[in-house]
This record gives sequence, structure tokens and C-alpha cells, in this order.
Amino acid sequence: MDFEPNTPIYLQIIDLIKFQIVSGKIKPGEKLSSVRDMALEYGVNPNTVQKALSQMEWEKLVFTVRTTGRYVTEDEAMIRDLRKQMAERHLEETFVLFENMGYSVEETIALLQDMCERMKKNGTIRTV
Amino acid sequence: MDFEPNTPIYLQIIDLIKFQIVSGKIKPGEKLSSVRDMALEYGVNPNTVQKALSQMEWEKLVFTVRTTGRYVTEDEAMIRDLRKQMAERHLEETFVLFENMGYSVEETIALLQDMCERMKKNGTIRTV
Amino acid sequence: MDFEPNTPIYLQIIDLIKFQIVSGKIKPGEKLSSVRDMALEYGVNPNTVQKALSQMEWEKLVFTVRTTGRYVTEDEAMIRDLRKQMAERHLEETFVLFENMGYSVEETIALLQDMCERMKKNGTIRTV
Amino acid sequence: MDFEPNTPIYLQIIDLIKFQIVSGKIKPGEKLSSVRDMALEYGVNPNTVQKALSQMEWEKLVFTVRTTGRYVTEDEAMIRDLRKQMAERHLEETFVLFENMGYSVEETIALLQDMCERMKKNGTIRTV
DNA sequence: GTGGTCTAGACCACT
DNA sequence: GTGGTCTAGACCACC
Repeated sequence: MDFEPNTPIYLQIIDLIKFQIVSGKIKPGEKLSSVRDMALEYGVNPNTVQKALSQMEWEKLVFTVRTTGRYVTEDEAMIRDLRKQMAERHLEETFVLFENMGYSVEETIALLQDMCERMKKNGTIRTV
Repeated sequence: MDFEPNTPIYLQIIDLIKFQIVSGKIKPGEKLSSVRDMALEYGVNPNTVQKALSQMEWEKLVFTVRTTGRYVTEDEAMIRDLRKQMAERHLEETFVLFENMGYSVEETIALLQDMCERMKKNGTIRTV
Repeated sequence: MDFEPNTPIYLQIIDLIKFQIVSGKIKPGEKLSSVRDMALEYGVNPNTVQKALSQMEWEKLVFTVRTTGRYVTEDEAMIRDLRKQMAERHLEETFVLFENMGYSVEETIALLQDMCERMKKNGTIRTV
Repeated sequence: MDFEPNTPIYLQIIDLIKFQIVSGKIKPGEKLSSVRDMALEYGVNPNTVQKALSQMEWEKLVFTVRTTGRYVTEDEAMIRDLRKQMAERHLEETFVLFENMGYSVEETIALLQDMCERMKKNGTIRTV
């Protein structure tokens, strides 16, 4: 596995798991892989995975059943909220990037409207 | 410098330089740092910088004046195009991400309209 | 240091520190000992102290200033709440003990009223 | 078995047996387990159990019938007294704790009244 | 097998 | 010196 240097691995693992949850790859209430398996999969120490999952547990996104494993929350509203929050964070980062590239707010909005129109017409996002 | 593993470093350097150009940090017609200096700055081999600049030269974004150095193109339209192209590529990547997160095209558009409204009201992008 | 077996050490350390905070031995906004010093003081591994403090940080009871140290929250209301919560938890445990000893709710209340009267008269808690 | 370090084990065993007596788990006049069995049960040396029971005998809480075993006193008033004494000792310890946590006598009384009200209303002690 | 805890020891960035 | 992160390896309780 390739993790960006410069950001803690456990935070990157959190993001990976969160993405699997919001994208529905892991369903609400479904069992997660064991700590040891994830550690093997990501090529990190089990403690690092443990730290990531502990934090997600604290965020109530996963819960633990002792001696059997960890499960994704069954609260679908919470998952939808997380998804929206992740999407908005990503959009904001994008817009800040645009700002740094020299786009004014007005230009950014124009760019967006343009993309929206194109998406409505094509019915898809992908251009390739 | 920290480069992502698993993407060639010279491509990442191209992106760094392009960003400096479109953001106006390096102006049209301005002289670039020497290959040697960039190599030191980025902590990479001069050959890697050379490869990056060659490709940008091929794209007509920079041009070489023998014995004096490399310069950014003076064609401002080309720079504007590059900027737009970079912005759109980034947006498309974002939208594909949203699609993978489970958002339909309609939901993505709604999300965007929402952000546009907020930006119009606040006059800024940043939420923090 | 002597920790009860059977309960995780980091939880016991949390209780120790919380007690110092609610009792005013460490004042709001005051700097805590360093992780390494606490580890020496309690005779445990620095990571164990780290884990305890991380959880308290998550509870917003302490905050970290990078490279300088950890500090107790300045929110005195939060500390008062914590104190009340700790006191009530202790009382409830006591009452459950009484229940197990065979006291009915009425008898427990009678016992308490008795103690209250005595305390009002003596103006103190201590009997010795 | 897990005994607290730093308090003699025989005192902790006394408390365990007393608790069984006052809670009615061992009835007045009932035969106690043999020293040997208790030693096995608690995982301690028979001498330690012997010391505990000797002291309880001295307190007239148990009595020995040669060649048959030890029995709990049949004096129910004494058991009720013991129970009350244990409860009060526990309460006093709790109040000293509160004092150390910074509560005045008045605040402690208020806290107690509050708990009494709650217990009267709910008819139970437990909050969970 | 599961998660949970703990230790020892290492390296980093920051000041 | 500070906190933060990470690894390797160990033992525990539970089922």
C-alpha cells in the first residue's frame, strides 16, 4: 500500500474506510475485516489500524462486539450525513484551489454552471 | 519535498510548475529558475527536472533561449486555456469521486447549486 | 504506583487526572506534566499515558499546544459538570451496593436523611 | 482472585465474607465453607483465611463448633448492626471524597436530597 | 479466532 | 525539550 508521507497513516486509513462506507461498499450493519486482516491488507502494524478504528468508534461510525468483530453503524442517516460532509469538504478544497489559481468567485460560479449544464445535457459526469 | 509514490515525479513537477504559471506566480514571458536550482529545490535529480521541462516545451508552454535559459510562454490565451483545462479536469475528478460515493447526477447538481448560493451570499469560498 | 488489575491502567490514569482537575489541584488552563514525566510518576509506559490524555482531549477536558504541552480546559462550567457527574456516579454505585446488601429504597433514603441531619448538626462530614 | 495490593489480603477476605453475611447470601446460623475450600476459592494460603476467620470470631460474628466447622452467628440484630455500620462507613468515605473534590457540606446535602427525590420518583436506584 | 491493552524503543517536527 | 506517530511483539479475556 502507498500512503502519502506527511499525513498520519491512521488518518488515511480512516478516510479509506469511510469511503467504503459512504459508497456502500460496506453496508450499514455489516462486519468489517478484522484488525489483523486490515493490517495485512494495508501493510501496516495492527496497532495503527486499531487506532484508526478506535477513532471511528468514538465518532459512532462503527461499533464493537467483543470477541466477534467490528460493525458499521446501522444508522443510515449518519452515513448520509458523513457522505454529504465529505463531499462538501472536497468541494471546498477544490474551490480554494481555484481561488489560488486566480479564479474569482464569479468565475468559479460560471465554471460550475457550465459543468452543470453539460451534465444535465449528457446525463453523465464523465467526459471520456 | 514530498512526492506521491506511484506517480512519476516528473509529472508531479510539471503540475507544480503549471500551477505556478496559471496562478500568476510566474508571469508570462518570465524566466524560470535553472534546471540545477529546481533540482535542488525539489530534491530530485536534474534529469528529472529536465524531462519535465522538455515536455512543457513540447506543449509550447515554455520556450528556450540558448545560453540564457527557459521562459514562460508570452501567449496569455494559452495560459488561460491551460488554467481552464486544469480546473475542469479537477472538477471532473471530483464529480467522478461523487459518483463513486453514490451520488446521482441530479444530487451532484443540487450539491453544486447549494454551494453556488452559499458562495454568492458570502462572497467567498472559504467556510473557515 | 499500584493500579487495580482488572481495569485498564489508562482508564485509572484518566480517573486520577480527572480527580486532580475537579478537586482544583490542577487549575483551569494550567499546564499538565509532560507525558514522559507522568509515565515516570505512574511507572507506566509513555504510550499508556498518551492514550489516557488522548481520550481526555477528545472529551475536550484538556487541549494540546504542539511542542509545548497539554493544558486543562479553561471552561470552568465543564469542570463543574464533570465533578457533578463523577459525584453522582459514585453515589449511584454506593446505592447499588446498598441494594445488594439488602437495603430497600426506603431504607436507603432513611439512612441518607439520617446522615444529612447529622451533617447539618455537626457542620462536617467526618465522624472521626 | 484479584485483591488490591497495598491492603492486607486477610482484611479484604473479611470484607468479602461480611458482605455475604449482611447481604443474606449466607444466612444466620449457616455453616461456612471450610478454610481449605475458601483458600482454594480465593487462591490464597489457608493461613490467610484462618487469620480472617479468627478475627471475625473475635468479633462474635462467627463461632466454631469443634470438629464440625464454623457457623455464622444466629444473632440477627448483630448482623443488622454490622450492615448498618458497613453502610455508614461507606457513606462517610463517599462524603470525604466529595469534600476532597471541593464540595461543601451544603452542596453535598443538596446532592443527596436530589438523589433521594429521584429515587422516590423512580422507585429504584439504578439509572441505567 | 476476535478485540483490547501494554511495553519498549524508535523517529519526526517543532521551538 | 514537547507531543505525535509507528512498529514489533507480547499477553489477556472471551467464545
